[in-house]
Amino acid sequence: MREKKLKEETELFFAYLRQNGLKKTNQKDLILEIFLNTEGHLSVEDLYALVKKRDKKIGIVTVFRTLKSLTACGIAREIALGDGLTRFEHSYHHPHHHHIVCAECHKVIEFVSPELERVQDEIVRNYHFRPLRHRLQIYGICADCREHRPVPEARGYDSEKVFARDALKMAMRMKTRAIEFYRSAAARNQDAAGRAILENIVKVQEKHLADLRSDLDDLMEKGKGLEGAPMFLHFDLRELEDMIPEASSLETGQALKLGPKAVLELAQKLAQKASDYFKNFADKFHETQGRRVFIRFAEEEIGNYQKVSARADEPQSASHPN
Amino acid sequence: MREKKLKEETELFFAYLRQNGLKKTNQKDLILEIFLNTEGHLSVEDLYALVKKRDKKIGIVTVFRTLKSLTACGIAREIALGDGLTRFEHSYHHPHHHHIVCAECHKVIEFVSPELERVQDEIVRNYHFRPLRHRLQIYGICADCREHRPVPEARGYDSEKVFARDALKMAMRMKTRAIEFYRSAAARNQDAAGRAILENIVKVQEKHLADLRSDLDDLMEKGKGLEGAPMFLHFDLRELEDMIPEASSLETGQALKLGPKAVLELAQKLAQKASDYFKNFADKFHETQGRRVFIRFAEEEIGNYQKVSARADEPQSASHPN
DNA sequence: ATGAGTGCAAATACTTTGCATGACT
DNA sequence: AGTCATGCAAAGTATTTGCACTCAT
Repeated sequence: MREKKLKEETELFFAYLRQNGLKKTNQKDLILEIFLNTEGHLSVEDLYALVKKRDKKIGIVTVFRTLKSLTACGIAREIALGDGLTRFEHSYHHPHHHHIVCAECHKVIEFVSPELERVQDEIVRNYHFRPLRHRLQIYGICADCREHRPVPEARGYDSEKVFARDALKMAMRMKTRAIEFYRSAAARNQDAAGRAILENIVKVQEKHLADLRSDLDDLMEKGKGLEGAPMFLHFDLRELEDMIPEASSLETGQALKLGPKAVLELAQKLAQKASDYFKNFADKFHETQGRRVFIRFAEEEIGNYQKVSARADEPQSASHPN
Repeated sequence: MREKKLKEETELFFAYLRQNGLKKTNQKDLILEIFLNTEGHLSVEDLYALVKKRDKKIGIVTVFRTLKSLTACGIAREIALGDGLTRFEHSYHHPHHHHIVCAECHKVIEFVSPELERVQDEIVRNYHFRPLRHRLQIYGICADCREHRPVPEARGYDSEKVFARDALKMAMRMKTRAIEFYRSAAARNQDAAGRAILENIVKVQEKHLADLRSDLDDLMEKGKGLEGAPMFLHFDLRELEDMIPEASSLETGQALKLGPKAVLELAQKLAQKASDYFKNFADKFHETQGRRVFIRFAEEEIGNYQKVSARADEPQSASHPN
């Protein structure tokens, strides 16, 4: 897994060198290797120190020059955390994000917030700018420092995996809410045929939720230490809640009576909404594991609806199949 | 006006010097004066060039040192716009804000967005950080550059005044929406006494709107060139719209019948909501003209309600007073 | 008169450039 | 063989510090 990724990035670098008539050297190889195997936010000096351990006679200028190439081909990304040093972080398959820096212990939290991006986009458009890029740094005091707890040793997480973890968690939360909605709607529905479809939807959704959970378990299994990683994808629960209504909102004073057609329409609308939402989410990110989670989820939502809809078209008797 | 502000800032600087056992010199005076009279985002070199015009033998070190003092006492604020230079902008009575920078012509738009701040606050809290400060820089291409229009000469606006202008505009927009709401509610209301109160509310609100407009006119009169200044306070219309409902939402299928008591309750709720919203807004800013607009508006909302409410308590016949 | 302020030059910190030598294709 | 890369030293940029002299309190 890790090896595969390293290889991909190495390939990318060599391709970049080839395309620009640049030469492959041991120094570049070593600098790339050490950069890729070190998570976190390295200054040139930091990386130089690490590189020097393996090759005493390498010069810091070469580190500067190599980092410039790595930035140009998208493997590294320059960041400024406010201490006057240019720092570098992994860029390849690592989504754009922002930083919260503890002013005391200099711990750095990385996060991405689609809501924040949305608000920014609106503002930029309002001023008739075409947005190119943006940077947000937030400085604060972390809970550990505030409570005078010992500062935990800095850990670099694989943000690719953390992002995938959070994407799965987000999908699961949406699924859980949808299940609650359909279950409650089924219980309230006075129309027997409509109720049967709602119950079928609940089953399909539960299967989907179980699949998501098993994906998450696999991921956590493979990526040891992932449990400790802070949330990377900051998702706004209110957006989810807005998307899937309370089942009680279906009732308009009278008893709920949703026939098969109404139920299918409702289910299609919700599936489409969720699918669009996740597709839109995916568009915000470049090729990453988290993005793939979103795309798959969007497709599965539509697939789930089709399953339910196909089943509803079967003869009425088919309420206990197989 | 301008002189008064300059004097205030000068006083503040001298007080700072006194309190720190530092000495007043011609060089410091000159640097302060030129800084205060120059809007925009000055680098040390920029300011040095301006200062040198007036005093050939001043040294750049003195500019560095004086800017440090000005920053310490809150007259100047360091900013980084991504070009590697430390730039300085006015800080005294100038609210915290963010920057949108055109990557082509380097035009800078300053803006503040309460919604953005809210989202950020939520995120920071979510990671258990106590927020200290944050910086957001957005890079993009401005409309002028995109359409290959000549770049208008850079203009420095007095952001204190621009902020006040936008605060007034925001208040007026809210007021306009409220008037629409009450007018429409009056037209729909079948209850005569309730309608009379609604009509009175409309009158009071129209008076308030006229006052706001006259404040805005005064401001624009005094601050020539303010028309051209881009919006500084970026307010989200949806928040306003959420706050004041559509009058049609009052109807629940049947004809609208709101008695005096119901109308007063409604008016009080809305006035309180608007007042709280603006108070909360004001809390986000340090002592500025814009902040005072918010506070005054918040108080006037409550005052308006009291006027309406007192009037409603008069004998019923009092529908054509004086 | 005391002590901070000033302006010069020198130092510092980070980064880039020039150049002779060495390494890749 | 030719060209790019490397590592050294040197230069560059933004800012700070040391110091002798000046000026404000």
